Amino acid sequence: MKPKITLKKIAKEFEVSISTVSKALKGSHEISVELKEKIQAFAKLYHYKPNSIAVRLQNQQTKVIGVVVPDIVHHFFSTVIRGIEEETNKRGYSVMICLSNESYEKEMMNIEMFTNGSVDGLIVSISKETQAKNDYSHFNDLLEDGFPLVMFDRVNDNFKCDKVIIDDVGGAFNATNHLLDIGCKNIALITTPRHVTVGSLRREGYEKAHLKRGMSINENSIIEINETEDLGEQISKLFISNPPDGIFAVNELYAVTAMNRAREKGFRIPDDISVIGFTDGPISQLSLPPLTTVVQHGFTMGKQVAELLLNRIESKEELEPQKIVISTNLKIRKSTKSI
Amino acid sequence: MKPKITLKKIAKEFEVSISTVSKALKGSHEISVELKEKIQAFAKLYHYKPNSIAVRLQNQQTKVIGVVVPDIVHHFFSTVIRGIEEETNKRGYSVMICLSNESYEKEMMNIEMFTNGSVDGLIVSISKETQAKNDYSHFNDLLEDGFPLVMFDRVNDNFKCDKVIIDDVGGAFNATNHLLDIGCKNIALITTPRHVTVGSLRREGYEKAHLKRGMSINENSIIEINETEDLGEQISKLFISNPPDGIFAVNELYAVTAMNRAREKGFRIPDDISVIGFTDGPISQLSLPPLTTVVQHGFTMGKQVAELLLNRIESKEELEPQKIVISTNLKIRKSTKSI
DNA sequence: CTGTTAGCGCTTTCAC
DNA sequence: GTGAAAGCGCTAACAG
Repeated sequence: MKPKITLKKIAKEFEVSISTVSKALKGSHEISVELKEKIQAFAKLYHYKPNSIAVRLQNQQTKVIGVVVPDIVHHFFSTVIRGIEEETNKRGYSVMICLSNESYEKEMMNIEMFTNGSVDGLIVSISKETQAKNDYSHFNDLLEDGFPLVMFDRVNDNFKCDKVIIDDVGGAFNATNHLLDIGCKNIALITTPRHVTVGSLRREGYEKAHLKRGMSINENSIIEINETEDLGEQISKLFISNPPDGIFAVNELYAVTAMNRAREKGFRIPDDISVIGFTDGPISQLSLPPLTTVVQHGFTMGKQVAELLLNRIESKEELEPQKIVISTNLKIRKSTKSI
Repeated sequence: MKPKITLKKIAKEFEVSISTVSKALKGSHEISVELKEKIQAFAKLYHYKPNSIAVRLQNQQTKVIGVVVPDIVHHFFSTVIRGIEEETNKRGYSVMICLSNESYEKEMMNIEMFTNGSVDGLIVSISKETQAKNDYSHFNDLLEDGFPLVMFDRVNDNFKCDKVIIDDVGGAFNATNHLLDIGCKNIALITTPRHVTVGSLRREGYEKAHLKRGMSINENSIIEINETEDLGEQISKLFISNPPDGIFAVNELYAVTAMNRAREKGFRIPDDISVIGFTDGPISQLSLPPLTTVVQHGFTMGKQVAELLLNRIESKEELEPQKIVISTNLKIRKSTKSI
């Protein structure tokens, strides 16, 4: 690669000082038109661009924000990131993304790396391993230093930092309620282990909807998916005895797998079993039948997250931490009976 | 946010020089044990971290690589990015991602931004708009300066830079060939407009497979999808007169939509029509029936891309541009008849 | 053992 | 009109 062209080199070329070149390139009126034109032409010819690292060192800000997410091959997260990108770009920032791969170790390293001055602020969604370990010590320094931080979706309530979450309880409540409305008597819940916060929140909504109608929860209708084992087989157990007439699954994958397994067992969707998922991804629309689902508005969420962070970064005073809840809505497709 | 702690401040605190502090924190044996311990304890207490911007300015490298992709809400691209992340992290680099959103303008701005010293090298997959305009002038400066650049998937053959591509022709050939093998006589192709390189390459493979058997191509069996119009309706036209007994679609979405539409028209999959898609995403496995598809190995691709780039960055000499072709394989599921 | 100095590329203030 | 100098935070060669 060719050595980069710098102000210094241009200055030497024209036998003027560095500051003259700097001013000339900025079009300053202090410099003679003639010299300005010559310098600008030369700079263009050699593709001069001010070294952003030097500029950043100068004004002590990077105009970059860091994002640490568990995964990117996941429709919800990539949608949120799109929202973050859009908003940050609009306000003159760039985005640096690191993946934790659901690993505590990688999450810690990513955060460590980001907070050495690489970025002006940080957006994090916590990894599953971190949630399982319940160890958040790697955030302590950030919090003590008042480093601009926004958490989204998978958050920890004990932190005083900005948070943006989906109304998981409400979404699950609405979904379950809808199943109840269309006449389901035995609604199964397919969810994650309890330590995954979104899973337990959605379970809460599911329970609430039952409670509100004075219905009790049948623990046998709830399956917690163990991700290390085969998904289909775990779900199949639902249909062995006392099969449900409604299923609420905490994500698309579980929902569609449940539909497919149910159909294998001879159940018709939605005639015998109505199914609702969470997260409106590509699978929902293309599944057979198209899946009724709780829409999460990831893009909106991303924009909100970015807005919160940038406001904090650019604010003079210390801001009080905020918590924003993004509400969901139920997108009714063909996997649920109509009333 | 609290002001960042610097060597200078620590130096003042202990009334020693900056370099003493620097050495102490590095554990240099030049410094007395006593002083080292005091300084290190102090630094830890105040969360001192060397400012990476200053370090980067110093050694003239950022240890960051930039990635410009059209989209991230797309299983293939996010898989590739995962591969890139994995490989670069392993070698001590971080990744900065920008989205072009399939826009020429944004692509140009992203590249412009990245080449101001923010990153040591660049990975790009070209946007659709750029391909349509066929204007690649925003890469000229990079190429002239010998800036480390690797293109993947959507590449331009006229550039002399490293490239990693999928064997689109071969994959499409195999897919079409398989349909022919199982007895299909009239194979429809659902593809993109010609300017999308991967689309036209896959068409080439489709044609090749026919030619090899001395079969001619029926232009009526080929539909080019116009993305601004309704997908389902465009595909439905296939089934009006002379319906196909095989379909090869250049992506998952087209394939699954075709299956769904075909079924609506009363065709059975795979008994009446066998269908093959391209890209092995989440949809393929969950569709009904599960889709036979050309597997792209995005993760492997990402690793290769990163490897190529890092080798170039770290190499002393000028390397000759390489072109790596990642071969595909056919994953046979239930959407195609068995022989 | 500790300090001085120069320099990375750039901006900005102040002299000339 | 042009240039000199300081400084952003850090490293490293060299001096004491």
